[in-house]
Amino acid sequence: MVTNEDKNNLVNLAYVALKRDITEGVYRPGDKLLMRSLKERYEIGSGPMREALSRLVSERLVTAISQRGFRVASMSIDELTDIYFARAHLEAMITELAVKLGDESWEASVIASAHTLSRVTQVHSAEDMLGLWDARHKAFHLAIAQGCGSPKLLELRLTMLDQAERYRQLWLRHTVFSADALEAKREEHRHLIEVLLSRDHAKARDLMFQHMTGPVTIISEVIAARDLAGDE
Amino acid sequence: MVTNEDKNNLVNLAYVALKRDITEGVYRPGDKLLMRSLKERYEIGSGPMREALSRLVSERLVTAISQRGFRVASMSIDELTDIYFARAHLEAMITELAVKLGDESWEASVIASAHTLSRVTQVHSAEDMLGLWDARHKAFHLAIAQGCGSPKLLELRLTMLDQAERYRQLWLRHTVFSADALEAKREEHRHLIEVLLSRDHAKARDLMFQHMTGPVTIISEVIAARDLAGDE
DNA sequence: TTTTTCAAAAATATCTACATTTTTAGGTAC
DNA sequence: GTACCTAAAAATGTAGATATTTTTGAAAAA
Repeated sequence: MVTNEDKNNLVNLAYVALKRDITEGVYRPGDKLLMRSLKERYEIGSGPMREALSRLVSERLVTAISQRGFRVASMSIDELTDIYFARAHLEAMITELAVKLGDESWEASVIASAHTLSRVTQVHSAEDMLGLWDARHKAFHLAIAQGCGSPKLLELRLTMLDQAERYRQLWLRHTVFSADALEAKREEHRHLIEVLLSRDHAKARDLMFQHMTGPVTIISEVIAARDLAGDE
Repeated sequence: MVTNEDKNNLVNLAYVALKRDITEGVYRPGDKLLMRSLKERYEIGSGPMREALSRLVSERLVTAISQRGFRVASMSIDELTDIYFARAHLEAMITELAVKLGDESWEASVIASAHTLSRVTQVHSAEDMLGLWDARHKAFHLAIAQGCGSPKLLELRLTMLDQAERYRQLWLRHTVFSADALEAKREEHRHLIEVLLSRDHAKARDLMFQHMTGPVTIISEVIAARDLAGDE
């Protein structure tokens, strides 16, 4: 049987669609999410719609105030800084564990995903290229993290990745569409792999921390320029 | 105005009540959560009830399978080990940051909450004593963690604490009701504070890691003895 | 006899339509 | 401008309709 284990219900469809709409900016930070228009857009009743919203609340992408409905969570430089601080420390810790505990097959999968990432070229349209690079970049970092061997740590890592997603999108365009920035990332990745394979866990930890905090400056500038930081 | 900001709706009441029922063992690991009986017990319709369940799913206390309803999440030695492994590493990392970044008021609040904890005595009933010690013990560790200064890291910490809660309950009775175990914990806490105040972050980190992994052995034994680990 | 198959019935989960409650907006008097 | 009342809009909740899964029991096969 190849059918999906579960998740074939309207709630999940609405959840996925709304999540994408929020991270892609169809709904912007601070926007009111009116039940009437959500019902129409996602073709679903209020009950299931509330359930989908409720999930996004627990992922911090939506905020809820009792009797006053739902809003897209605001964005701010403060939150950006905190998310990336937490994420960098977490990822650095996981990397240290991976270097200490990862076996040969871990090394192999890191190298394989790095190779796959390096082969993303301009053959596709710009937008496709962006999506492909993003997916493979995520896969590369996941491969590294999986060396830690702890499902719960990987889960925590994913919740932080989700929360960073809207900020990451701002950085992504800035990086992928700049030949210089892209080459700089390539070099960082090469260096990272070298240190990982050398099994120097302290150095790997520090390097990953740096790698993760790098984007903060760029993202701050974009937020300031576009005035995405909501004034509530 | 001192009224609650929000959360005065049926969904939240059912959520809180069911969460307590699960962590207190009214519903046991693996139990089917029948919509009909939940509706009756919490006096609520299926829509809101689903929403409450959905929140518990995102906290990993309940599992959902599409079209087949909800169950209390199972417990296992494997999960225990992983949760405590992840939690210990996270808490150790946060402690290291707290020692590096915490200011004088942080030191003061750590000492204050340690004092409050040390004054829990047998004047109350055994069950009250358990609850009081648990609350103050949690407050003590929270005071330490808050020194890290990152709301997101504290949030991650809380999600792990929630996931550990059912396992912690097993350890709690074992510890609070044993004079020896309680005295050992007191000694660990004294030592911990000493190291925190000495600002030796590496030592503080290691000590916190140890402090967090200690309970695993005891809890494993209790699970094995009571056969709480579901055979799925 | 025991096991397997299968269809109907029962139980359960999911969703919609509508009723109720609360908040927001608009207008009027002070 | 502020306070207050009323009408409209919106959120929340219930009851019941629909769809899916599980159980039951009888017939067929081993």
